Amino acid sequence: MARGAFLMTRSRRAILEEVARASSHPTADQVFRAVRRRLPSVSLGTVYRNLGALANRGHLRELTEVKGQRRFDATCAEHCHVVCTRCGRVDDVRGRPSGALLGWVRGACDYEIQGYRLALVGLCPACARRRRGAAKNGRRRR
Amino acid sequence: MARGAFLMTRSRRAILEEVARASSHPTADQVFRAVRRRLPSVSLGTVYRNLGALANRGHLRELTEVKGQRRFDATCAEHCHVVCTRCGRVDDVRGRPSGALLGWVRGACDYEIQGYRLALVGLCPACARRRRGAAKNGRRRR
DNA sequence: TTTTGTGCAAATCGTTTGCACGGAG
DNA sequence: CTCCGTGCAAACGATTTGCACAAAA
Repeated sequence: MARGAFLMTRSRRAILEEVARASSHPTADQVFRAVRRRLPSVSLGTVYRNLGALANRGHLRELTEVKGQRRFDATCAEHCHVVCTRCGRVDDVRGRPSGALLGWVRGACDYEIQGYRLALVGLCPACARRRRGAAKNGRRRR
Repeated sequence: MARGAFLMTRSRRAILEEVARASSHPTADQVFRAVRRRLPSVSLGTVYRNLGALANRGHLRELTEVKGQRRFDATCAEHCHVVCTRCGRVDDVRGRPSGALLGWVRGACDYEIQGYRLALVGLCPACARRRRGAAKNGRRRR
């Protein structure tokens, strides 16, 4: 899998820290901008390469639940995410579904099952509030 | 939401039929190639536009579980998918997880929950076989 | 020295869009 | 005449890659 040496360089450390510091799970570009504030010489290519490298060494997790842009998560332990359908925000969910789910998953089809991905979808508190406000102000669409 | 007329043109019908005929859930490009065999003048742009239009009129479903390329599904009824981690194949799963899952999902976080997306991941029968074969032939990697 | 990491710019890939035309109502 | 759908090619946004150089082992 992972071969050769793997130096924890300055940029790698910065990338790791910025992913961890970020409130929602940052895109590659957001990480790039954050890292740049500290190490102005770092290039976008390096950020992409290192996000990838850190992810497959297990220092980082890459989100699978959102399309369009890659997003990263400093929390590597098993957990699932909730995605806001309006603004795209992603948050961690504490706790897990009942173990029965895994049982069902294993027998559900003819694949050699390795696991499952569960994502919750809904409106984040901010968007829910915003939508309620808009509804009161005359049922505006969108 | 959807406004104006919506003619079921020749290309739209062909797109719909080709998505339905496809074995695994096709990408836009696969649909394009299939449609082209019947209507050689259809352009890629038209295929994209119509896949999108058909999807938000409810004639088609767009997969959310795979990154990189948009993929489509002619089966609009609720069901979940299983994704092969090796070849990217996606198949439908018959049956559903226990209703208890939905209960857990609703209370799992502070979002206004609208639902969940569950995808199974594993090796499709063909890849599983291939991997077992490779293991016997001297534990080749990849 | 040999490897590993990096900046930079160009290349790639999937997808979207602007524009002008064609055809149905 | 007015929409709607279409072909075509250009534009786009995110990501990847080739290359030459720097830094670490």
